[in-house]
Amino acid sequence: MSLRFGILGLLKYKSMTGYDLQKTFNSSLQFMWNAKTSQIYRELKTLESQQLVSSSVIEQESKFDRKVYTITTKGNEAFLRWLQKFPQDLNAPIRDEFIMRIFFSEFMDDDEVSFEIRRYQKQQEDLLQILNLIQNKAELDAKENSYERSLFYWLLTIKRAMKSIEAEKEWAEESLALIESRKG
Amino acid sequence: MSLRFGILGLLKYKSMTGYDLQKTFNSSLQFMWNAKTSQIYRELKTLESQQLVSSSVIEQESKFDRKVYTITTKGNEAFLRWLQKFPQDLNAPIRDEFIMRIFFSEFMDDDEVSFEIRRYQKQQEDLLQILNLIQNKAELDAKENSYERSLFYWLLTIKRAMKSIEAEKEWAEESLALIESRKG
DNA sequence: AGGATCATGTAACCGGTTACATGATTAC
DNA sequence: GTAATCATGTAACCGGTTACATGATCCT
Repeated sequence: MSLRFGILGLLKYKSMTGYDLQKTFNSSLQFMWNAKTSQIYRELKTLESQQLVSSSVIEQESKFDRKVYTITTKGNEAFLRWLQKFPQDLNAPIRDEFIMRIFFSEFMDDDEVSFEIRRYQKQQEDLLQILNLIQNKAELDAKENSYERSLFYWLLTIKRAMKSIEAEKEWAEESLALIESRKG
Repeated sequence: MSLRFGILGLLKYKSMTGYDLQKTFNSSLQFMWNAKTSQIYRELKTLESQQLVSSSVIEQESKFDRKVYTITTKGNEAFLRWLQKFPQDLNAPIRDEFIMRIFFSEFMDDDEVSFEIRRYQKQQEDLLQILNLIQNKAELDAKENSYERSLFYWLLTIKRAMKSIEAEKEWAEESLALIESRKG
């Protein structure tokens, strides 16, 4: 139910093709929402049928056509109505396969568990690096296009992702130590 | 795809009814996986048709019947096969409506944003309290039923949830301060 | 020449959510 | 008496995933 509003929100900044939308999702909203290409195209079709977005085909010489989506007045209203009504329960539902596997790890060898936790730790470090790049890019982007006001909140969401990844890394480190010390 | 293995894993500890399974989910796996009652009953039916679990109706005098599910040998094998093959990518897909709304908060009044972040902070504190209760209960439970080995990993998963909630709380505190300081 | 990326989709499936339905038992 | 909890489900819908399909353009 929120994907549609993610799309509408991004289109408020700039009109885009489905392809661009997915790219933007992956470089800004990826730490809050995941979306597959197929889902975006389907959602755009629905949004257009409800007149929340409109599309126009842009012809380009030497390149093939692009179908650019623009948010409509009606779409803008729907977006703002959604934004101003936060749900009562603000906690995101969790579905984390990795931690469920850790929960059941008594049925595995400790060494294998350690191996997987180390792998997890590594992946978190990689994510941190990506987040750093995104943060730098966000700051540049905002200065160039004078998005100063939106930058503030964008940086808040990036900081949240970073903090949470730092916590995961710490947990991994401590858990590895605990597993090690339990051996003796 | 992981719900089925969550069910199988829990049934390894104890045979249960669908109702009990949901209760157990809510007091142990709730910070890793969410499941609705209807989904559990549907999944149990599927699991039974594949002979991964079996059911027997227990008649009770003065009470009505209970349909108790037990994991089969085949189910046990399937569970262990799943457990020993961790996916390459260990990151859980994120779908967090709250933080997406924060991302778009430039279109809201700062005071409203602060209000929602405070509400979020409060909800995180409530979760921490619940986690503390769960942790205490887990420790008691494990001692009574000699689950010592599974307790170790259970506590690891609880600690991870706590750490991540602490990080959220910190983020909320810092964000509120930033929003406040930006006013001047 | 060949691989990466741009670009736009469709179809089928599967898993999760919402709403509905029913009724017994227990604790206050 | 009545509200909460125990207990078991069904049906319809919706959103997300996987796999397929196609072809142009850009970079090396």
